[in-house]
Order: sequence, then structure tokens, then C-alpha cells
Amino acid sequence: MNRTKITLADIAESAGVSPATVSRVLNGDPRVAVDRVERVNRAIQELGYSPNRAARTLVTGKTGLVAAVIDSNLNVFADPFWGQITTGISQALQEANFSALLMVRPLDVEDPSVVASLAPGQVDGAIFFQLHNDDTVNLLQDMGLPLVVVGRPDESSKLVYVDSDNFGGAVKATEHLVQRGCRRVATVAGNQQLSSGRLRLEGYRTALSQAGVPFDESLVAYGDWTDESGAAAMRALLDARPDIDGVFVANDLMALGAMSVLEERGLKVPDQVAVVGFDNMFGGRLGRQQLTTVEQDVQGLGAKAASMVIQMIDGGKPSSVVLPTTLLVRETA
Amino acid sequence: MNRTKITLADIAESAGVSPATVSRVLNGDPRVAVDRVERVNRAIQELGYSPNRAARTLVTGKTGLVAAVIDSNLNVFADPFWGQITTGISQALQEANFSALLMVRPLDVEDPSVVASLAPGQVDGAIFFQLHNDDTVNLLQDMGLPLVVVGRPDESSKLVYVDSDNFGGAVKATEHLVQRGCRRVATVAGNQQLSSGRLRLEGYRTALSQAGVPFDESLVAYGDWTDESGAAAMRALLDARPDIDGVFVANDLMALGAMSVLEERGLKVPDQVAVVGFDNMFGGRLGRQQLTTVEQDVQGLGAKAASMVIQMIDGGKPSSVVLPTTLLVRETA
DNA sequence: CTGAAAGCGCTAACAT
DNA sequence: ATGTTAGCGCTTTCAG
Repeated sequence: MNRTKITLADIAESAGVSPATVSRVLNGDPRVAVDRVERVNRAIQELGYSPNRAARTLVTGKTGLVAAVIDSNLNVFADPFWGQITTGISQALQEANFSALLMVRPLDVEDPSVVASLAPGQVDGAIFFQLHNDDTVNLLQDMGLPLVVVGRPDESSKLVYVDSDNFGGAVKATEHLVQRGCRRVATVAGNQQLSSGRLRLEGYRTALSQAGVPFDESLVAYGDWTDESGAAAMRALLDARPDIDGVFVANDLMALGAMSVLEERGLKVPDQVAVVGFDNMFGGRLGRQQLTTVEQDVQGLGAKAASMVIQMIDGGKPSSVVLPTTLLVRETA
Repeated sequence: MNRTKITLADIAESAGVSPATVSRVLNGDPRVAVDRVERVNRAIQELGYSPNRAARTLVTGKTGLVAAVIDSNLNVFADPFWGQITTGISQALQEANFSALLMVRPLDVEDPSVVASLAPGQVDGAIFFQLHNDDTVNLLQDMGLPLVVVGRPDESSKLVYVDSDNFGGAVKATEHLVQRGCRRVATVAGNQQLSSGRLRLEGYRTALSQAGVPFDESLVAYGDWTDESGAAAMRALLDARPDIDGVFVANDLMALGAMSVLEERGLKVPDQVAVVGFDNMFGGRLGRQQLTTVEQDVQGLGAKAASMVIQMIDGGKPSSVVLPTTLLVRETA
């Protein structure tokens, strides 16, 4: 239909006012006379005008864009996590009239192209996920880019972050196992390069030590979040310690793998071995039994991250936030 | 560090050349003398310059942006599908030097804001998902926006699309059931508002009729892709037709629900009832048994969609593509 | 309250 | 092979 792009000048002419006035109407300047506002709006309507972002950006210096940067090395894209969190981000940004720029990139290496795409003037802010190294991010931050990290950066870092309470969730999960009478509680830990992996393991250790149980290395096995790795870890655990009677698995997918191994060995869940997962993936209906697990609000995480960058863009200095996690007791423990 | 934004003019001055020359170097114009290219590049390096997108966009009319538009009413974000497909899109765009703009919006209503954000000049192209109504999309297409749809639009539509071979996959799944000896093959169909839901059901019917089996309404139940709905559908099916000996479930998540019902009724899979799913979610390891299912290449779907918009942006006229699906025979059928 | 005019940073003719 | 010169479409002083 409207193949020719129509500009602010066209509106000005059609409405019989100056470009400046049109611009004022567009930006809600209250000083413009009511009848003129009306005339301008009508012209906009009739001609089907929408302002050119680039031109606006060029003069204001604001792009209206926030980048969501995801490490492509985390090839766990099959995890529902990503869809949920990007949705949370996109919708929250939307409401503040920002758009989300999705960047899936290898972040483990120093990548000049990432820096270039995020240099001041390219985007107004950025949200980073689960970084392996903080260098690029710190550089960008020093260049004045408003940014927040999802997950927990190094202690030493001054980066602002949002995270689920992985530690607290793991503590609750482990305590639950202890309280229900498990005496030899093992754990299948996740990727220790990620803060979520480290903190869930730390929560397990802490809960145990608070319960007066000495830490036992042979009760810990590691996976990489996938169900196969959970199965392998569970097998290793059982081989080393056939007396295990409870296990905290750092995510539901690995718990799924672990439970299939338990079944394959003829071990009854939860009577012989109780299992607690983490994520509340598919409402715990992942395996054959309703999984007892720790719930985190992933979409909320995304929304929070978005609102924090926006705050920073507006000159604010939000502090890092840790969102609560909830233990959902179901059939497996 | 470099808080002051440095521009092309700064580079020109520092390198002792004209802005035009810098621009040429930036855009790889081969005519520039080698030593000058060198000088310019050094200046760029030293000053840490990166070109301003907005300015470039303003003059070239190309934004370097492709929007990925997802209907927020499809609140199936927990499905791994989204993460995979957006990853596929983002990476493919990346390689062609485009960026992905993620827009999660209600598409069932006529939304002027969607049109405005996608009007010519705002983005170079768009990828739409699973639309319920084609009106907005057709409008945008008429306005000259290069766009491709993921999923199958109305027959009448002239939209270019990419889709997995849902029909063919369903045919293979159903044929497999028939060939393994199932006489009363039921189906748990998905959301019929989506082309994937319709085509998988159609594939089931077609395979059956080709096998000379008359269509039987009482062997069809509907779900909404969730595992609960799959369980409910399976229950209804079994109540109506206790003689069912095979079932094609339109996605793995519903198959998971269906299998738990089978188990709860003491029906052995696959001996008493064989089950085939669709998606190959988590490699079929979703339930307690390795699920026989139809695999689709979701990330490939995203990548293909991206390369097709890029083709259109470059003036090409790609035709719609249907990506093959594969039956993976495992334990459940 | 409104208009004129000057750019924002870049590219693309057009000269040279 | 390189420089000069106009703008791209918008916002924003600065006058009035």
C-alpha cells in the first residue's frame, strides 16, 4: 500500500504546521495548542506515519535497544529456561518502549565484535547471561554501558546482577532430605563453571554441615545439566556408595536421568532413595513420578533484569537482586 | 574509558585523510590506496572507533535488523522449541551481519504497535511465528516488508514460509504403528489452531486411510501440547475405546502425559499399547521409556527462516520450504 | 505557543 | 584514487 516512506515533513505540510510542532506533538510536549495537536494527529493517522527510529536515535543518542547477550557455548538451548527468560525480558522491555536485541555469541573468548556491537551508541544497555569470564563485560561497563548480569559474577566484581536464590534453594532441598530421615544424602552437582552450579553445590554442603553431617567427597558427582549426565553421575554415585538413601540433583533434567538409573537398579523412589531436583521444569511432571523440586521464577528473573537495566539507563543505580526459590514437596522426596 | 564518542571525522583527521576515504575503508572499497587503508585502520584501532549504526541507517535506509515476532498468546514458552529456534535465527542472522530483534506480542488482535515497529525503515525484515490470524502479516507484506512465516499459513495466503514436515512425520509415525501390528490406532492431536496441530492430525488420517483403515472419530482426542492435556486426552480415549493398541501423540510432552495414564491403568507399553510422539524432545528420554518419536530440526528451522529473509532483503524471491522429519524408533513403539 | 535553522554521523554522488 | 558536498529524518536551541 504505502510504499513511499512518509516523513515528519510530510505530516507538517499536510497539517499546515512546522516540522518542529509535529516533533513536539510526537514527543508529547504540553505547550502545543490543542487544535494543532489534533490536526497533527489526524494527519499522522491519515498518512499512516511512524517516526524513523534511526533519525531519532542519531539526534537523541538513545537507541531504544537493549541487548540480551547469551553465551553460545552454553549449548543448553533445549532447556526451557531460555524461552522463558527471553520472554520475560522482551515483555518487560516492551512495556518501557525498549526493544530487545538478541545476541547469541561465544563469550568465553575476547570477542571484539561483541564489544563493537555494544559500544556506546549502539544499544542503550545490555543483559548478560551466565558468563564464563567477566573481562568483556567489565570492559563494556567501564565504557559506560548500563548492564546487568543474570547469574552471579565473581565476588570481586562490581557488576550488578539478578539471580535466583540457588544457594537457598539447595539448602532447603537438602534440609528436606535430612528431615525426612535420609542419612546418606548425595548430590549430583551441575556445571561448576556456572554460578548456579557452584551455588547449588554450596547449598548442599552448607545444609549438611548445619545438620552436623560431615562432608563426604564420595557423595558428590558432577553432571552438565543434561539427563544423560545425570544418569551417569547417579551410576557413579551408586557404584561408589550403594548405601545412598537420598540425593539432591542440581536440576530436573539430571534428576530425570538419575531416577531412570535408580529404577534400572531396582531402587524405590522415595522409599529407598529420595530425590529432589531443581527448576520445577514442566511442573515436576518430567519423569514417571511427580518430582519434588525447587522452583525458580525464570520469567520473573528476565523481567527483573530488564527493569534493572532500564533503571540504569535512566541514571539509577539499582542494587543486585536475588529472587527467592521455593521447595515444592511432591512424590519423590 | 573512552567516554567521549569518537566519530568518523575524528578518524579522518587523525589519519590525515577525508571522511569519504574513511568511509570507503570502513566499507571495504577496493580503490583506496593500501597505505591509506593502513593509516585509517591504525587510527580506528588507536581511537577505538566503531561506526554509529543510526547514522549509517539513516543514509542507507538499511537497519541491519530483522525482527523475530512471537505470539505471546502461545504461552508455551516453557517449550524448548523457543530457545532452539531463536538461537538458530540469531546465529544465522549474525553470520550475515544482521541482528535479531525479539518481539513477543499478542498477535491475535490487530495491533497497531506491531505494525508501527515493523513499518518500512524500522527493520529490514521479519520472521513471524505460528500466527493465529494473517491480517497483520499480510498488511506488513503489502507494505513491502520482507517477511517469512515459521509454520504454515492459510492455503490461500501468498506468504513465504518454512516449516517442518509435520504431515509427513505424522504419516510415518502412524504407518509405523500400523506396520508393527496395531489394529486400533488412536491419536492425541494438538492445538488445531496451529498448522502443526492440524497437519499432524491430517497425517494420521491419511496414513490410516492409505492402510485401508476407515476413519473412526472415537479414536481421536485433542490436547493443547501440555502433558496434562495429553494425560486427559489419553484417559478419554481409553474410556471410550479400551481396545486401543497404538497411539500417535502429536508431541512428546503430551506423550509423556499419555504414558503416565497408560501406566496408571496397568497397560504395558509397547506390548499392549504402542506410543509414538513428535519432537524428539530431550532425545526421547522424557519419560521412563525411550520414546519412539518424530524428530524435527528446530534450530535448522530457525536458521532457514533467517537465511530466507536475508534472501528477500537482498531482493530474492525464495520459495517456501518444508524441512524433512525423521521417525526415530525406540522403545515405545 | 510556534517557526527557522542548525546539526546528529554517516554515505553517495559528483568532481577532480 | 581521493576530496567536496549534500543530504538521510529527526530534535532542539534560539528567536519571535
